[in-house]
Amino acid sequence: MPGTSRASWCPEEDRKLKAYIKQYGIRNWSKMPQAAGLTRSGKSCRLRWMNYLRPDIKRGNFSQEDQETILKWHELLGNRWSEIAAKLPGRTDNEIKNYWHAHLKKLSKNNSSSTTISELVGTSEDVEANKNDSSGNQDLLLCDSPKVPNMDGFNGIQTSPQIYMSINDVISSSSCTDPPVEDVINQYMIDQDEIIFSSSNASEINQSIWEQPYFSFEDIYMPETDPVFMASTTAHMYPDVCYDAGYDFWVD
DNA sequence: AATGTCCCCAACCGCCGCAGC
DNA sequence: GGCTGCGGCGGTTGGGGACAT
Repeated sequence: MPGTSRASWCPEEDRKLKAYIKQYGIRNWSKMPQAAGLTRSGKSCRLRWMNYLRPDIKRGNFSQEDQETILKWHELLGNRWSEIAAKLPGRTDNEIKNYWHAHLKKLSKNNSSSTTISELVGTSEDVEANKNDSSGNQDLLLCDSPKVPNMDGFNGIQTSPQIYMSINDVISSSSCTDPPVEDVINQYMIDQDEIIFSSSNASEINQSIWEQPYFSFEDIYMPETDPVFMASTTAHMYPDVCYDAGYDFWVD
């Protein structure tokens, strides 16, 4: 039944959603599916965008630092995943929630002792050793992410074949000129249709970006007027990303 | 090779807060 | 103040891959 399918999103649906958001921006999730030619609910479209298609999503495994951050903030905040996600740039609340239930919940239970979080999480060498543990105890595989096996030291950022382009190429036509951004970001790494960051210290870059003051999306990107939305409502865009009219890589 | 079980993750559901009328 | 619609959040679950038998 349209709008209620639990089936996974197919590449064509992703393409339609990305193309629509690229062209018109985000204004009204409930009307977007029809306008974009999708048979999903508005909530489903929003979730797909927020948790998967957003260009600043950091995919891949969690570093030891990430795990310690999650454990620390969960101890302070409880199951307020969105607030915990705010402490981990590029991570979604859904991803953190899943990771918590899959990997960290048991650690948290054990954390009632005087053992430090670092000791519970273990060193990277411990994790590697655990990967090779023939006992098959997957509870020990804290950093394992079999779907992204080649991390090449990028601390959780995918490193499959990429096209490199200068950050200036991406934001040159925008008014996103806050100096710290350009000072810190060396270049984007574009992996097919998603954009990720590259640097000798990727986490530092992401942190820097997310610490930038919010700026109006309309300052840097002027989506076309979608006939479905005749009313000139204020574009409600994701504020942390420098959008650019030349984001052709959003679309296959 | 076939089958069963476990586990992870993407997706959905229900609730709540907020804004507009 | 009440109603309605929307977006956001946390809890839950179905699908499918990995692994064991």
